[in-house]
Amino acid sequence: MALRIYNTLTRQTEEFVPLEPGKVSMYVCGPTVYADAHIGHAMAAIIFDTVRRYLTYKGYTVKFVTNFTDVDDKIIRRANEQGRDPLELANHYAEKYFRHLSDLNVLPAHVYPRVSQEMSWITQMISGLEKEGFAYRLDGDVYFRVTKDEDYGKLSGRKLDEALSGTRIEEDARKEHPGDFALWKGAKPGEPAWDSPFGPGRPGWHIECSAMCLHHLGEMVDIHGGGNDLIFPHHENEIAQSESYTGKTFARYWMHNGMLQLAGEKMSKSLGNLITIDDFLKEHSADALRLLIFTGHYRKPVTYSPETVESAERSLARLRSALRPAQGELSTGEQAEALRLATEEARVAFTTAMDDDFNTAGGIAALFELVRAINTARTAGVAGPFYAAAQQTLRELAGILGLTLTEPASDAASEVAARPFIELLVSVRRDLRQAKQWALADKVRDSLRALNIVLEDTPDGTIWRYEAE
RNA sequence: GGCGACGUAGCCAAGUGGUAAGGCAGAGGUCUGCAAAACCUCCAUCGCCGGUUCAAAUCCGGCCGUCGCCUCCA
Repeated sequence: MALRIYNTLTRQTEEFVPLEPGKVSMYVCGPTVYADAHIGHAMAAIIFDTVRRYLTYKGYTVKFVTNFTDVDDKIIRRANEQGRDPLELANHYAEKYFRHLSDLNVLPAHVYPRVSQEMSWITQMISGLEKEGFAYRLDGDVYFRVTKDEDYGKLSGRKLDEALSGTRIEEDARKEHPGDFALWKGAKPGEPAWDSPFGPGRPGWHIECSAMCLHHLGEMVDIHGGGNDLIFPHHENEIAQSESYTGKTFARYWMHNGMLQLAGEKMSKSLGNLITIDDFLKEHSADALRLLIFTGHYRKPVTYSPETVESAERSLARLRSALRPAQGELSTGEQAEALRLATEEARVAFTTAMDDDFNTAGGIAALFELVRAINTARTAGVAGPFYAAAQQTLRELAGILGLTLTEPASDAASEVAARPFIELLVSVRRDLRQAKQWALADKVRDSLRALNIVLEDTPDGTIWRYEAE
């Protein structure tokens, strides 16, 4: 079954054919590191992580590159406000972001280039563009000449003359065309600067990704991704620079994720309506965020609210329910056969959905069908290889979505310390139940429930877990 | 003003021509000492109007509404 991907460039869903059979190069625009990352950043990271995981599942060897923007106006401003060195500040938040990625179960990229370490590639590219007439100097700056690029606007669907009217761009009369954008910004006092053939300064925003892509993945990449708020101007300008420089198609498939919506609005730094990754992970698991995101489609906005998060948490508990140990001893027979079939069907349904432009919602539906089949089989006493295989398939497919399906870690020191006492109470309650002291037994259970500890009596004894109300 | 997306049950959400996946919540039931969990059953005609078609949530037109980009942004 062939994978199909929606390509922003052509505005259609196309069969995925990589440049080189069996290999995929992927570049995803990373964050500007000047503040704590929020769950919108997490969403982008999670989505492209799963794109990468699914491509790997399909048998491709994926090279995945994502950058940090560590030279930028906002970083410089923030650093000046705090009396810090801009690169030190950027490094601080980049390191923090690495921890977030790990917490969110995002697989590490093969390369994490940073602007500050790619200067020679950037200046080399600007020089090349200037030589071919795609760039011009202006008072220490260098600008890209959009009128020289005949298909400028092809990604975002804008035309140069239309782009002029009604925009909020502050027109810089010095520029040849209002759409011209900075490739290099001449140094100003108090700003970090690097030497270049155009004088001291720093790169414009867009050139970095073009240069890093070129450096680490070559002149053409299979997939270039990012949030849909980057389509214009960032990705449009990347295309302009890269294709003017190399004369080749920059990226074959442009993928853009939708925005996380908080109270009906895009979550963003400038709106100030953000929930940081730290904040989220204090209350919820990474699995919950992933499930919340993948319940919808990656290109559409995702509704984030206390209700949708809670719904995701409960759905997760249901997925985990299928991973409980077998209870019987039936390894063959009608029930075991039914489970074997359901396992096969779940895999087919999952991959069919994912092949259709990463229809994760459909994939998750397949997971729930498998959960039901496993739980039914367990109740019927099925055990053995088919039971294990069904659970393993569930783990594997959920793993493509980056779901761990592990119980929320309760590694807080206080909770760890409480364990022996909880075990003791559970043990005492078992004795009470054997003595049919129901009132007392129920009092223990209810009291523990009030402390966020849930008890369940099963045929194999009582199990307990932490579960916030 | 320009470009674009979306509007499916109480909530989230898939489906893009043949009479509506899945999850959460809710109702009833099985199981249980009682619960919990699990399992079974029930719960929508798809924003509004008009058109095309044997047949539309799915195509076309209009309207209403929400959102994104056009400025830094995942």
